[in-house]
Amino acid sequence: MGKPAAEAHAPQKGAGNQPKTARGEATRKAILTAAERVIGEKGYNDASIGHITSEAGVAQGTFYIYFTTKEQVFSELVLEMGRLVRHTIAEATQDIGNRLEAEEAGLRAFLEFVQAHPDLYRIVQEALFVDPAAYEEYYRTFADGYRSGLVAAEAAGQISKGDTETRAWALMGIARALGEQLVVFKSEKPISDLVASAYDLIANGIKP
Amino acid sequence: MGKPAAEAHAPQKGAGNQPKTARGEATRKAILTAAERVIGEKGYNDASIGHITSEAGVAQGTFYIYFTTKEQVFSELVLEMGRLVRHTIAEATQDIGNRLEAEEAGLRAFLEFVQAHPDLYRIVQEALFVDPAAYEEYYRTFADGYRSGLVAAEAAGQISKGDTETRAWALMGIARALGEQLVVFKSEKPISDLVASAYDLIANGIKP
DNA sequence: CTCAAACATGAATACTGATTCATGTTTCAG
DNA sequence: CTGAAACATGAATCAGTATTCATGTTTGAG
Repeated sequence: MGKPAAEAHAPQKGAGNQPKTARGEATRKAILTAAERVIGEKGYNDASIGHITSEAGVAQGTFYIYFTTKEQVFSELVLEMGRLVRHTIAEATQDIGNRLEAEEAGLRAFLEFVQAHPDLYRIVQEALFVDPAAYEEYYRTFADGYRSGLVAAEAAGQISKGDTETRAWALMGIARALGEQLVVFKSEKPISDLVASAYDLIANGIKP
Repeated sequence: MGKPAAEAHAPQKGAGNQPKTARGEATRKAILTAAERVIGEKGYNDASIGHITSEAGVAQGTFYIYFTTKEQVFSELVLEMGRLVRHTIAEATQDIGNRLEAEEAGLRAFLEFVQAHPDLYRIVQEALFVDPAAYEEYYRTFADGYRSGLVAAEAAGQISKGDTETRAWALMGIARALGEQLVVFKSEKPISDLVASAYDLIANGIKP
């Protein structure tokens, strides 16, 4: 689909015009960063192009040199966020052989990430309305990775047998809820406490 | 213009003008119902007053007889949703003495409700951006009820001891994630399967 | 019946904000 | 150096749409 035969040097994925000089590179990144801050804070609809460009320190028209649409920056941010989160968690759990421990470390890494990037968290949430496809991809990709981890752990006898797909979604739901605690409800509870309590629940359940 | 010393009989909570005849009552409800459908489907911003009123079969101006603002209908829907969900779950778990069983029944009731009202589900999600206060109240109220249930169960020895607050949020997170499965990701998996898997996780954890 | 209050209408208002464009300025390959 | 491609500008366009209002119509208490 898309891209007729026009573009000799096919540009990046869904990106607008890609910059071709160092200056352009810098400007594009400035706009993207500003968009993250502004959209994260005000939400998609109240974040005007004017707000974004003024935050980025460029003129309004400059926006359209690098992005074709307001929606497009948004999508790009969601994608970026997905890559970043997955990378962060993968990194944090890489060397852990035991799934339960990995679960704990992954949750901690996720919560720390969320606390460090509250804007990105809200952006992903809003994607459900602004760019449903990006939202779906975000969660599906995440869930797929999660599930395959559980399948392996199940085979290795590191966790009990169960419906890995539903488990994956449920565990993601826990992480998300605790992340929301932190960012949206501004809980004072330290991350380590949240992780400890959640880990106990995940590992042992609540049956007496 | 304006209302001089008019309002002798203070109107309802945050509501716009309350109807005073049967006809008005019906019209107001028609608009509210239409708003639920339209906003649920198109999202807050793409749902125009024109869309809503035409779906309700009334003129555009009629909207402002019963609501002062577009945002106000939205808030009302979120509040309504909250009451409805809590009521539904309370009803479903009323006669269950054992907390674990109640957990299972409550989750099932929630998922069935969500499946029956997919629009309302999306509306609550969007409230995070459109009406953060309503969003917070929705989840806080829910969480408070949840937590006090867990506290009682803990005291009665029906569940193991643990951090009830974090548990409450985590369990809500599970319910929410599975609800999203149903409504957003259109999972084919029957509710009873979801409930069974989630229950097993909640009760026993995943430790082998 | 009757008329004031309720209710309903839909065209007009008012404003916001995304996107475009004609016009400069900067960069860098040759 | 130099000129064409990149980059930047910000005022103007253009469309959508929330809200208001002047004008009817309906209802129900008395």
